[in-house]
Amino acid sequence: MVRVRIAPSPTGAIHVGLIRSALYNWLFARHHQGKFILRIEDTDPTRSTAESAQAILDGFRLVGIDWDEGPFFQSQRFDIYRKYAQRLLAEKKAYYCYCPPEKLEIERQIAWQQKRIWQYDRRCLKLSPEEKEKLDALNQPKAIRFLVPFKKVVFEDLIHGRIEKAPQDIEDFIIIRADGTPTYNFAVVVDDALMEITHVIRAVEHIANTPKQILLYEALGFPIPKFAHLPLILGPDRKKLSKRHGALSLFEYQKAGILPDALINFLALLGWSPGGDREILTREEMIKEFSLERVNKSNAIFDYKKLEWMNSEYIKKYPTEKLYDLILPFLKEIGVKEFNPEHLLKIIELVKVRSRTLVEMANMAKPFLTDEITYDEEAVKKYLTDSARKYLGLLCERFQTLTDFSAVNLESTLRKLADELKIKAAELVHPCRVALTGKSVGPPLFETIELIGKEKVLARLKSVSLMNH
RNA sequence: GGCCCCAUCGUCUAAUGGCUUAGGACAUCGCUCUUUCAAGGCGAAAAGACGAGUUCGAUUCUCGUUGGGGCCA
Repeated sequence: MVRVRIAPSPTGAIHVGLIRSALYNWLFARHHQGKFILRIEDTDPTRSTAESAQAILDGFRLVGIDWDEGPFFQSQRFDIYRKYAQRLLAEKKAYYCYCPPEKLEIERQIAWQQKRIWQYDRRCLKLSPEEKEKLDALNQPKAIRFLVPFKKVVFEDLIHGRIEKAPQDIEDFIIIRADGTPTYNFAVVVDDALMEITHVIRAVEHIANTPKQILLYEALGFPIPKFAHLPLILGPDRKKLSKRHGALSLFEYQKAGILPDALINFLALLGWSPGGDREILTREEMIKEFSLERVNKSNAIFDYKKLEWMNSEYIKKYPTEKLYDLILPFLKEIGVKEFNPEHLLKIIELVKVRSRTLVEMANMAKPFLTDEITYDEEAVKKYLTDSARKYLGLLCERFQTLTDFSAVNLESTLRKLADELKIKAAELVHPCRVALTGKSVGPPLFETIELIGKEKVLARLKSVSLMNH
């Protein structure tokens, strides 16, 4: 039985890297009919917040990643870590270290500057019982350090293949800090073992920690899971994706009008591919096709343009009724308060094919729903010339006489006027669009006019034709 | 500083020891449809970091260099 997990730290916004890791674990679990476990790694009380933990749960729900067990909180499991640390202490596989971390850090810095190798020299292991008693009497803070056995560590990474670590490259590392909190490497091993995780699928930055963890599994007598290390997601500057790159939290994508389905599809393909030319995949297809063997080794740059394209594909594919529900918050955001549901459905139908995001869609729908038009300066300059405004005045008069305000009728009326004025239809069409929507681009004009409605159309044409430069 | 990981078009990627003029997608550019367009259709340009070796043959296997990334309470 496959058991995998995602173990985020609740220390800030939900990074797309986290979503991607969660997604791959989830796909792997679903593919193998295994269990997907959620564990919150909140061992650092100064940086972890309950809000952030809640945001992670909400975020996973938003993108449709569901978990079978948990959430478990590491902060509630400190006793468990201490118990296992005590066991290692009792078995002489670990020892107390009284060295102040700041002091060791300085030593390390100096060694680096002098280009010397620095490793902890086990000075506290050599302490006599009397010396320890003395330090304890002084209430000297003490951490617990793992006594690293001198042996080569080898493991078979499911993505990277065989990885080896020479014994001299692993120093005795801390497992419990002086304040009693466990370090990442220790807590993760105890938890993964106790939760019977079979496959540890996580970002490649943990590959260097894995040999240490394997040593801990062995020291604790736990079975060793399989490991798979995922490539990183980088920003456009090839640096690890971070806050500097602008939008990166899940909720920012949500605000930008990116659909969760599109984000998931995009992220699935960032580091994995089903083979062949397929790009748009349903979750069922992803689950069916997913395998760690097909995950890439190399880091991938996050391409927002491609995400937008994929989003537009999903918008086109979505039924209009579904988009109706999705666009409401975005309309509210830009001040559209009331509308007729039937009317809005028609507008969405017209506008969805050219919307890359829900934000774009809402903005494109706005001129249909309110009288608040934001005129694009360049479009006005280019199309609303003196002569064009004169023509629009004439067009307004013609439209006024129409009883059947339908696209077909509007088109023939406009063309007829163009003929009479001996100008190209385009010379009316472009100015008309700008007058009605404020933009030079948009859906087909005559449908647009019809859906904006006679009253609004006449008012806008009139006001533009009377406008002074 | 030590150790580890990675390397195909600008970006995401596919296939492969010869079948390959290295395939697709995004972005870019051109043409086309259209009243316009960020939509549709057609098309163009665009890649295996570098240097050795193994081999009849290497983008594919090995080593090195370079570059990038990561870890070290």
